[in-house]
Amino acid sequence: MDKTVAIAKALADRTRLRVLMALTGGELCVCQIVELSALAPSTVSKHLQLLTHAGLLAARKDGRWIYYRLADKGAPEGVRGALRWVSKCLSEGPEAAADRKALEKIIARDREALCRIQAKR
Amino acid sequence: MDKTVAIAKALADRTRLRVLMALTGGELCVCQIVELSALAPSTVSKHLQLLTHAGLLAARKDGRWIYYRLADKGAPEGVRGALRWVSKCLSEGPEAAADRKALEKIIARDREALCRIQAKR
DNA sequence: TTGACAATTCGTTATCTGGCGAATTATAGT
DNA sequence: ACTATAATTCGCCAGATAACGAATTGTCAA
Repeated sequence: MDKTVAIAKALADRTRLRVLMALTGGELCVCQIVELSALAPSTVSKHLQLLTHAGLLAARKDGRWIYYRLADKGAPEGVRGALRWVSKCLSEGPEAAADRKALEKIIARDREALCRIQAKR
Repeated sequence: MDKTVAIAKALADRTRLRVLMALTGGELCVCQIVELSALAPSTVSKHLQLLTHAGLLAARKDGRWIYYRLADKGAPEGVRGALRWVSKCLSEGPEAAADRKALEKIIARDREALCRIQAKR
């Protein structure tokens, strides 16, 4: 029950849902998620921690960069089901389409350039 | 997207998940839900409003009593999917079993007696 | 080893949320 | 009509949460 509540709480935020949808296209670096969300890095980090603790995300460290991805097949059924639900609900919506488009441009850019921009804020 | 966030927020609370699980056995009167949750009627009412506005519940009025039930087949897929997820996650757990047992006794009791008890608090 | 820098953690603030009791609304029975 | 009462709405309070900037951590490259 606690697990289920934690998952539901993790889903109960617009920003976090957007992050989950963004990650359906594959793993992303934190700075890319920061750029997409237009929030402070510290804020994004907190969201990512929350999603990770709920079991919805996994992280991979590559040097100074950390990549997040959706929980994979090995995850508990509750987690997988939640991710399926989110995907089903949001994949068709206009917001998801806009984010996909924005993400394309972000991915095309250099990660280092992204971080430099973010550091200036 | 707003709909999806509203649904997720509605699920992001222990009490509300318990209510949803309780209603998988069929409709219940408010006073029965109050008894199960052991919360103040006003608090329960707020939870029921929130769940209803998210589309997860429907209400039926019968005289002074109001019965709540889970959203039916006609509900949007997002709602149906959420209810399936909750059911799948919680139906096997010990908390759900305990609530089922408690509900049996509550349903066996007279509704009027329940309300009289609750009024005294 | 030192400097740069991606990301996280910490500390603070404003807002949201869950809880209660009191007041209100609506319905049944007298 | 009047009273009792099931449920909701209102007003309030305590605790949770989302946001930020500053300080910290850990890693790469001079």
